[in-house]
Amino acid sequence: MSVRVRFAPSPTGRLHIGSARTALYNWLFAKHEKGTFILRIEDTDRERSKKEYLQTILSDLTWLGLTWDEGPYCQSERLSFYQELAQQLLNKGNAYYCYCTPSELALKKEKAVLEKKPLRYDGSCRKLTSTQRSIYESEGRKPVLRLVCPENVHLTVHDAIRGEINFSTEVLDDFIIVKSDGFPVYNFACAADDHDLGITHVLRGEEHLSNTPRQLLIYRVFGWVPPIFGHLSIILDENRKKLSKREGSTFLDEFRESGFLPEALLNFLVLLGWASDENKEKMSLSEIVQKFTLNGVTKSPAIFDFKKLEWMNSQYIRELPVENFIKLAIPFLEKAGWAADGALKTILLSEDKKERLRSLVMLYRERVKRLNEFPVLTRYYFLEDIPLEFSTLKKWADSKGILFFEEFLKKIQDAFFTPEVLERTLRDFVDSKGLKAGDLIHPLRYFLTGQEVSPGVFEVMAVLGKERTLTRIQKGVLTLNQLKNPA
RNA sequence: GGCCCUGUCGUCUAGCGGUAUAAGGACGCUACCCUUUCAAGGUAGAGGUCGCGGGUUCGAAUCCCGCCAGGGUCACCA
Repeated sequence: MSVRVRFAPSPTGRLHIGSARTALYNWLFAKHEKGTFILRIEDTDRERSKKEYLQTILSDLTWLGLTWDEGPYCQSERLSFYQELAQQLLNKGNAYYCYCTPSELALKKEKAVLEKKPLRYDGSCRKLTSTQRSIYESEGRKPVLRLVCPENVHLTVHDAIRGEINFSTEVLDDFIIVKSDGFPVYNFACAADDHDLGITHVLRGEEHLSNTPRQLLIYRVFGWVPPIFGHLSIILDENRKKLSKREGSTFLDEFRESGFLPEALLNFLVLLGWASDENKEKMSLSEIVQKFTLNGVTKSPAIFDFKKLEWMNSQYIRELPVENFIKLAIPFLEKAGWAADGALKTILLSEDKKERLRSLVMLYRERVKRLNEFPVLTRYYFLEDIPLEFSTLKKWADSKGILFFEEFLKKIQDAFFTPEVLERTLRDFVDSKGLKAGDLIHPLRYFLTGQEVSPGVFEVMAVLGKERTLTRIQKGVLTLNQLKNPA
């Protein structure tokens, strides 16, 4: 039988990084087994489900490249299917209407807590007479449907990752399967759909493990064969808590916006709870597909290591062909506001300027861990006006090198602007003056970039071009002189 | 609190009763080299009493039991 797996998010929020990993594992398993990856939308919560969220989830999955072979199936469009099943249970006496209101339930729960009894529904509506029911109906109460929970039944989950896990129905109660608004509850809809869609393997987060006996009960009353389950460990934050909103980036769109590449994110994510046979780490997606098996999936929870993600991302960034890098960087440059006046467009239109941009990219491709760092590091290239701070300039106010800049300027005026020529020129020059290269290089770097760290200055000069290099040096010297002799 | 899951360097992990340095790799960290700063690269290194305590065995991180710790879950949310 061919493998059929599903990813079943609920559109009550943006795509969480943990959900993305669940989607990835399902997708990988499907691809590895040459099976089918199905997308199902669990939108049975009418209050919280939002169309916008569905949109972001779909676009995030697409961005990641985790495309689905079937679906998306929306549970809200399958209401009659669940109703039909509910009716069957009603007819067989496996389910019953319950008229208890939420406040009544809350009261019962309070009492149970006080008496230190387990928090189980007491089953008071199980044996309702028809007259009692019509009284409730006339009061306008909308009933829910509850499943009759059998006494003392042993349920075992055959988990592909954790082995056999045993539960007893003792800990369960007559849980609700249809809400008063007629919508099915998660455990009911999920089991019904998994069966109906012919799902063979359910890979999901560990937080669903304790739901599984309830779903098993559904399979039982219908006489269905349950799928194979596999519960993935939870992703924890640095405090060993389930990764939460507070902990910085947790939603996929945030990773996208801060310049992570989907391939890098996927590669990092798969390592969070899975290792290949050879324990190899950096792998292409197709390589991962080829190696991915459920055997390699880990049971223990994993802490999200942002630093390692950044490292992984830097590995992928440096492999990016220059053209791709430019294409991917454009949105970040625009967002930084440095392409607002169409400057970027002119750069890309002019072959000469584009060539410069390519050189720039080559200088930064292996210095950048996230794409969004690129605009801030290269602002001196895209903007004409580079502010120079007095506090920084002060460092060179009394240095010897500063006295020779005018002369150095003349030297490079006629120089061919390549890194090699520029370096030769500068080194010859400092030798003749008895200076150290650094005496010129350090202030030079600051004049040109407004930063104290940058790629090699000679490369920077070349990429800026003669004109801009000369004016910035002049401006730097001028500003420094103002500092020394305030008017 | 009940039920359930998990427990190997700071982090992700390899390891599935026994071959060569008495636990290997990756990220991170430290030092040095390269060097005009940074990044990259190179070299070296620190970091683990395999949660703890009992067993079983000639032999245990690996099997069994107990304990402890962390996490998950107990909704007309999924």
